Amino acid sequence: MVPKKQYVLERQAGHLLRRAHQRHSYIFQENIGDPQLTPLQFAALVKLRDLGEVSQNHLGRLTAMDAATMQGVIKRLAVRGLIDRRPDPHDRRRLILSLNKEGNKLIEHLIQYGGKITEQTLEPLTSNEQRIFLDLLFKLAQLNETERKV
Amino acid sequence: MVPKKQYVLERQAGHLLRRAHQRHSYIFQENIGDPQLTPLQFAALVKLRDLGEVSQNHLGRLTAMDAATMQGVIKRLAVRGLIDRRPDPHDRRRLILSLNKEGNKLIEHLIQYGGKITEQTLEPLTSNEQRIFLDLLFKLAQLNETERKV
DNA sequence: TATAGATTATTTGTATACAAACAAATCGGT
DNA sequence: ACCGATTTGTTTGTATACAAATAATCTATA
Repeated sequence: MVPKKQYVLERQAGHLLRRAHQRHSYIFQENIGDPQLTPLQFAALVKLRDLGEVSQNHLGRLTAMDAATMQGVIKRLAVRGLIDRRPDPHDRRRLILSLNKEGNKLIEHLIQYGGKITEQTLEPLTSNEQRIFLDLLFKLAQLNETERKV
Repeated sequence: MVPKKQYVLERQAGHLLRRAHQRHSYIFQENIGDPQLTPLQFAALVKLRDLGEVSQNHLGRLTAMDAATMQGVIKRLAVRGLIDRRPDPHDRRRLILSLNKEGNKLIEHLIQYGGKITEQTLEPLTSNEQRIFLDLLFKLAQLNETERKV
């Protein structure tokens, strides 16, 4: 007798990636300490803190957001008064983004929770498993040109 | 000299999970063979194929979708004429879902690509690494009650 | 240098994701 | 049998995600 069910949803990489990401989002929301701040907004603030000034599209590539998504994320950060936007004098297509005083203060305060969120996300694994997992996950997060023409 | 940048976005579990999931979504879309069908719609069809008849909420739990998301996914599958919806005579709150002839034909045809999508998603890893990765990812996809009160 | 092609930012439209609030129905304990 | 608590499905509102189209600008090259 041949069982019909060879494709088990609960064992598929995509389904598990989605659920693990859901769990992480929940942990993020519970621990970031600012109910308004989302993971993407946090990522954008972190990168701006690292780099000082970046164009909107460039920041999008660094944080893995497409232009349309970036549009919304940046708009909300600007409305909240956390970042400044000014046109690039050398390239009038570009919008140069940077943290203002408020944004800088906020991210300096919240960045401590970032590490804790990663810790708690990986908590079900031993420290050795965590190292292995991040290693393998890192490989799966890279998109090569053969499969994605960008 | 103490470097300021201890929190590296590219090493955080959440960021990598998000990017790996993005890459998977792209692979899904390129290989599922039906440009209209999304990963969630596919997951719902697979589960209905496995189980025959399920209530909407129950299917949501099986596929890790909350009630509001499920609402939209099921509506679109019904509009496309792939599933039937009928009230449960024993519990008038419930909506019983099932594949109709169209939906059954479609999923029987497309399910072969599901396995290929998982294969291609994991392709950057050796088969041994794939086994380890799925194992660890499975652990991270489980949400326990202490962190999520559901 | 003229212009075809590429890049940047924006807008629109569809599809998740999920919190919150709601009505209808069911369940559990007294 | 009653009634408070729970469950199911729906709706609304905000925030990703991304394709596709567009306007403005810049780049490369013939």
